[in-house]
Amino acid sequence: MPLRFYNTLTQQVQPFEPLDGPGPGTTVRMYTCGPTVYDFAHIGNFRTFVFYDLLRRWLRADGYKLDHVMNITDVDDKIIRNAVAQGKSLGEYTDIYTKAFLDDCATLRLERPERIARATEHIPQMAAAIHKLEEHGFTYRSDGSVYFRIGKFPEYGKLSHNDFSGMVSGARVDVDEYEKSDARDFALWKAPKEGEFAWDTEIGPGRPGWHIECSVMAIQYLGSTLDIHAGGIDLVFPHHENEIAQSECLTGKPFSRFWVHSEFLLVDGQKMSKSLGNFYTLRDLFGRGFTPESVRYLLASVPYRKGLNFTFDGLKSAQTAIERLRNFKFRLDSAKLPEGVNETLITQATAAVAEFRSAMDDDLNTAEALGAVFEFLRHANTALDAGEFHTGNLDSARRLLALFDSVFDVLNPTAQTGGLSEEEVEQLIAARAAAKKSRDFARADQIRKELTEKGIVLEDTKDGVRWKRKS
RNA sequence: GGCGCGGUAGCCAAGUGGUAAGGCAAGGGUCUGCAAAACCCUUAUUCGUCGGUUCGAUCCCGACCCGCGCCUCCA
Repeated sequence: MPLRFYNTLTQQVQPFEPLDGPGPGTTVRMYTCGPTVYDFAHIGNFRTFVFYDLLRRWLRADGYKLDHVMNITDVDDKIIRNAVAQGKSLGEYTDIYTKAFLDDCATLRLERPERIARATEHIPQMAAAIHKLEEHGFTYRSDGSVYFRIGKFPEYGKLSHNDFSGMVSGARVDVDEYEKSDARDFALWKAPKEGEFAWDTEIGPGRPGWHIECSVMAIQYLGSTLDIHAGGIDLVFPHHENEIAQSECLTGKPFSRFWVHSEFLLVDGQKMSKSLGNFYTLRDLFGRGFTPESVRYLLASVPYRKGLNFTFDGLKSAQTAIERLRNFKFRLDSAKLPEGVNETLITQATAAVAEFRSAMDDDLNTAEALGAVFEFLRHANTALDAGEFHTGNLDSARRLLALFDSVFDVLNPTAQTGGLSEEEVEQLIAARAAAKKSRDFARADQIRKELTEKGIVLEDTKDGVRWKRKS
């Protein structure tokens, strides 16, 4: 079965085929909605960003090349309000959170998109696009602001599968404190209010509405029709619906072939959001001693279209599962194996690789993919215990782990700063080994205790002493 | 009300018209100077409820109950 995704547009899982034809070798044009940098991102946000990362990695595993653009929204009402309140310029304010966001992404091992595009660096292009929409009669003005006239786009609602035809035109909702002639219309360009910051452009002074930046930057860098447009499920309406309206009126072409959306992360069964105040940032979790890998694993292990209920137990369980995988890798690297090959295990490893691939091809079913890995891990551990894992079984076992880690990327521990150096630890371990050999167990236990107190965990294995830093 | 997602063992979770993957936890065992760690084994006659279709349904159909999200800014 080929790679396939659930497409919000068609409400079906369908084979993925880019505009330029199926892979391998085809470049996939992908646009993902990034953060609004008015605060630290929380792990609910990162659920979606981890999803983008899985999408990237798996497209590449299937032989595709990538041209991936992600935006950073660095201008909106909240940003302006907060920047003014803190007496900072827009740039000074957003730089802080932009940098924090990019740092967090790196910590979570999220691959960097080919291009990260900031809204404020594309203001003239947005103005030009709005101007073009005005020329073609898709807009109207009100007090210097420009609105998109939804009535001009009959397909409006096709993504969110809402039927707007019954809505009464002219009903007024004054949510944005701007005058609209139809509740469904949305702002392309907002005129500055008294004393507000504004850009001077060919369509007059003001600032862009939220939706236009994505359309403009996506089309500028990726062309009129994207292969994949991704985002959190809450963006389906109105954000992505509006993007479609603007973009398709601008180019006359379908804006994206696939629309993929990640479900929410919940806390205590409720959406994690800043307005509810029930959110955690990565910094919060690291402060409680959790590792970046365990956060990454937890967010990746539940398939993206299923709501994920965040708990600390879940995080702990992720950490333990990672440890088990690392232990297995350690055994492969250190165990003394008999020569030869165990054909049964070769078959099992090959099957596990195939299962992993087919699970991921099936709309990124990470839970099923993990099942294949752990099942093989159990077979292999049993064989290792019985001395039936041979040197000839190493390659296939490592191939499976490599495939797993090319997606999950959790096997290598994040380097920790502080504490004993590796050399110091090795010296103490050697001293303990010597004490044990001369049956001075009191001394050996003393050294072990010292190490434990300094956060070093020792494991006596058949193949020598292994140590790791306690997380 | 409209649109959408989900209800599978203590928790997380996959899945198929033919009789329930996997992870964590728990219990048992192996190993070990002791310990820790590691590894192995065991754990759902049952898949929200009630009907229907079928030789047979957790998986198909209908009704209902419950949880969550979007419909206004939001990953």
